[in-house]
Amino acid sequence: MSKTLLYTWRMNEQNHIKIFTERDIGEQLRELGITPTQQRVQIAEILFARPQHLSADQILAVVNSNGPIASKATIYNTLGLFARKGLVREVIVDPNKVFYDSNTSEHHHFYNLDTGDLTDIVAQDVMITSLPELPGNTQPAGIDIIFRIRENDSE
Amino acid sequence: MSKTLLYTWRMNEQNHIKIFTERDIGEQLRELGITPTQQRVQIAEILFARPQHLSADQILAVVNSNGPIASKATIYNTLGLFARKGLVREVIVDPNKVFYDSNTSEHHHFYNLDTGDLTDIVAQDVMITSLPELPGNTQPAGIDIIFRIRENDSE
DNA sequence: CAGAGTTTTAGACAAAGTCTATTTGTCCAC
DNA sequence: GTGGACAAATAGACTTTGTCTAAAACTCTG
Repeated sequence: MSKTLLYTWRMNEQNHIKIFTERDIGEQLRELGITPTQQRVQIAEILFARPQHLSADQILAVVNSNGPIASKATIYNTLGLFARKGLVREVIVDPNKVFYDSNTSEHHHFYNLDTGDLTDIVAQDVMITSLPELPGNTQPAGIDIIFRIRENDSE
Repeated sequence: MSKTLLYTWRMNEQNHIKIFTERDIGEQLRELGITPTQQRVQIAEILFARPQHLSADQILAVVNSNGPIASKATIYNTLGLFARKGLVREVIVDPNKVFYDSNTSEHHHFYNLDTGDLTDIVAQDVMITSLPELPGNTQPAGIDIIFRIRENDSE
């Protein structure tokens, strides 16, 4: 089974983004077993334009900015589907909304508590050298590392 | 009003809990600049009975299990206050509710996606040997490391 | 191009959390 | 103790994020 993504990015040491692969969205969706409807392609186009963190709300607004294309239910259905298929990663940092990260390569996040900004940290910048033992009868499903930060008080 | 105690814990290398300090709740709250009202003391008693992760909802249910003592608004106000004062730690792992962790010593979490269970990992079991540079004009406010796990499929 | 299965839709619904105006409680001076 | 100023609690309306439902619209295959 093909596991290639619509776009795959990589960040270099300067934290710059490199486009790694680029292919037809509809074709790619189909390879993942996702019927490429108009709504799904549009949502994918928005998400995969660049590596970014968007909430369902923001995607809904963008996708319908030039006339109604997708309903709220479709946005949620599609994001859930993309997440299950590994196209996007759900980032849970804000107590009242989920962000969908179009960068699925291994990385972590800064979350600015004052501004709400979510920014990437390349995985290489965080070295975990010791891992805890998993509770009995469980398997790993992912690690989230969130560095919560605040604006400096000016002095 | 009963003289109940506020506990502080520490975990050793075997992941065992040690009671660290034990003092009158009202007195302790007052030292933190928190007026010890009946509601706040009751909520503190529930939270600090042992190290645990409770949602606002659960606390509301427990606190009012023997007659109405605190309203929903008070629960949220109090938990927010306790969090700002450093008495509890907000744990954001579940997209639709915040957990309040009565263990504020440095540690991380397993989050079982299948059962919703949240369990502690002693800080010593996770060694971070490389830290990213903070974005300009920000200061650290905490690190959350969440190991998402799943139940093994029986085979 | 017909029929079956999928997807989308509007809008009702649910749950977590916030807000507001009013009442109640706390604390300090006397 | 009592009065009064301020702090905290309350019920319930409200907001926001997300889910559900039943009907309509699509997509695909033969």
